[in-house]
Amino acid sequence: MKSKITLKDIARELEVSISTVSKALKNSEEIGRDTKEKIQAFAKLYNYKPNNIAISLKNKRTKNIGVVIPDIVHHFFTTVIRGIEKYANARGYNVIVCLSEESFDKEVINMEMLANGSIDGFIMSLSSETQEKGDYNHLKEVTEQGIPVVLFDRITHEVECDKVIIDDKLGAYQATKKFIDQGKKRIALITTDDYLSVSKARTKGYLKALKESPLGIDESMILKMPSMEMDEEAIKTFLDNKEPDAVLCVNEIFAVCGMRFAQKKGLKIPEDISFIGFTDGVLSKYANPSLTVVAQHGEKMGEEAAKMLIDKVESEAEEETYQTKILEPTLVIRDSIAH
Amino acid sequence: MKSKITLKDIARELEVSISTVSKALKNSEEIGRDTKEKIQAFAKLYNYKPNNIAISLKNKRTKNIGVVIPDIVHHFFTTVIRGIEKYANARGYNVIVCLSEESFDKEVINMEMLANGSIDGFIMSLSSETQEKGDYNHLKEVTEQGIPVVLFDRITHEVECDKVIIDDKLGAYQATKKFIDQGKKRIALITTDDYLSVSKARTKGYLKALKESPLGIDESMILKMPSMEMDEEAIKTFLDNKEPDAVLCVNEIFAVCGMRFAQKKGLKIPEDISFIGFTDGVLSKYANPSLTVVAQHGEKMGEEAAKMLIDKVESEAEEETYQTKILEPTLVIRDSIAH
DNA sequence: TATCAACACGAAACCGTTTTCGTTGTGTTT
DNA sequence: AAACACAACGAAAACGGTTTCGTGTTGATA
Repeated sequence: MKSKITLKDIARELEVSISTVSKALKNSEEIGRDTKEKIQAFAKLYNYKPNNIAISLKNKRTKNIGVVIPDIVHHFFTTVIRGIEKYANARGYNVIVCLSEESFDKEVINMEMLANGSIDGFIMSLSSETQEKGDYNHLKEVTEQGIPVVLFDRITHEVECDKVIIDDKLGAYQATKKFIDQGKKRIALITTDDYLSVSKARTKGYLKALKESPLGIDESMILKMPSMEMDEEAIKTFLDNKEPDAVLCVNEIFAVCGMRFAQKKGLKIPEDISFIGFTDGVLSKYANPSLTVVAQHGEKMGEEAAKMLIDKVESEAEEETYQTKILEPTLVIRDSIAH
Repeated sequence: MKSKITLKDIARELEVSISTVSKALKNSEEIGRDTKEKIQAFAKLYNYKPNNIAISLKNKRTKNIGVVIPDIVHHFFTTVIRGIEKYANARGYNVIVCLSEESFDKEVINMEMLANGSIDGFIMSLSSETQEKGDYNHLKEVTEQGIPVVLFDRITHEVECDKVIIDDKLGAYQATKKFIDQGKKRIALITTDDYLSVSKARTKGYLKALKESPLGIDESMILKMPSMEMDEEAIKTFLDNKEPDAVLCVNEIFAVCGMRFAQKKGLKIPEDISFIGFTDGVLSKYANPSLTVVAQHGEKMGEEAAKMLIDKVESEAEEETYQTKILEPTLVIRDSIAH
């Protein structure tokens, strides 16, 4: 077990000073040709690599970015992480992932853990508990310390920082409009409670499209699921009672469940009843019939967030100017609607 | 923007030495009551938190663990990460995630990035390219430096380190046996090329079960997909030609695709043709019919891996003793087989 | 020959901790 | 009064780098 070689080791071995070694390895003009070559050769031979921690301590940059998300076993978050990781890696950054598991306390603890020097900035999506609670002091504290934060998807406007979201309202609007244009009359919405910023926005888009149409709004056609957990019964009775001919769902799972019940009742998809979900995940792709969805472009979102964050981290200027990037969703047409 | 307060700041402000502050904050007996109280109060007031980087440099422990996996947009890996993260977090560790994207080079680069002080140990699953190539020098170098490594799922026996796998062979054996017991006669296997250690093991289990049965082995009932990418046509023609009455698939996607083609041909699942897949993901759960799978218990695997790693990291002893933990898979019975 | 610039290198501070090993001042013991 | 124990604190080294600012040597210049 040959443990890592340091500048000091090289200096001792070659009988020069530490500073000379340091400079030689950075190819400084200050050091003579012979000495440089000797040192560089030696360093290569012993596979010298500078210690990241020491460098971090010196220039107060870790080249790590902290990602705090509610859950990782969700296709959307997963794609976002991938986008972040790819982009960050290309710029020499590592990604530290922390899971809040939809818990406010865990979110706070995770941020505190990372905020003491471990990372240069945060990318995060709020836990449902945080959004419900409306307490964003942990975010404010961090930004006040000068640590940049980029919020994505589940955001709040109460914190001044960069944000990147998709236009959820527009996505829902377009999907609903699609139904209307196809002549659907009883268009339902299956969503979660309003505390999730995204569900709220999607509901708005749904309502807007209906309001603009001759159909108008029927609040009873909206099913609000109390939690993120699946409650199959609720969906079943809702479909039985309301008999919609088109259903917009705020995620894949609601949609796939809905389709299953519809099929069990003998309804034909998309003729008798059409479905559109959110999130372009595996479920939509391999569902039977395959599910039309509003794609959120998670990977793109991750890239954008990472870009915004790293740009801010690396800009010396302390501009107090923040932007919100709004990505356009796109409708991915599959067999759960007519086409 | 009040930037972080340091020991030095407190010392200056309270006109004591840095060492006194440090000791006072650790409640050292060395420091007098009054002084301690004064310092602790001041620290709390200004929300002092020690700088992680400095501490890492001092005691050569980062409390970070590096996770290098081929892909994150796969349910199995995702659950493993969750298991790792939960366990590691509970023990005060953070998780740095790097994606190799099935590329040997990326795997090497990622490991080098992290091996220079950023982490205390690695948890990883090999990229397909690495397994194909059979080059494990990057792993050996790291272990020789004294950095502990835990391999999971996609492992190699050429590197001496802790490992945690599920008994893939057993899983496939049990699944195949299930088919045999149910009176299936034409049992097919859809797998990937053998370079993936897991596919190899699963194929072995499948073959073993058949060999032990009166049915015997028919190599032509095995479809080897050349890559991880879906090739729907290959599956379709395979099913058309071989007309199996039971299909074991090494992942969810192959199985769901298979089921779809079978249904299109008018076959009834599970009566005419049964399916079993690997990986207990969303796809299996919400497929129609829901898919029976060999569950790999990714989260458990992640926990085990994290436990093994952290135990090793925190044990002073330089025991050169490594263990391989083998988790038992379980068959999750759903509607794609008779029951 | 005295002066000076350029060259090549080293000393030391610094980043923020921890920790060892003094060094005081006080009170107790004989 | 001398010796000593002990409590309370500080100085400084160490972790592994980077960087500023010398400093000694050389050769060229006046």
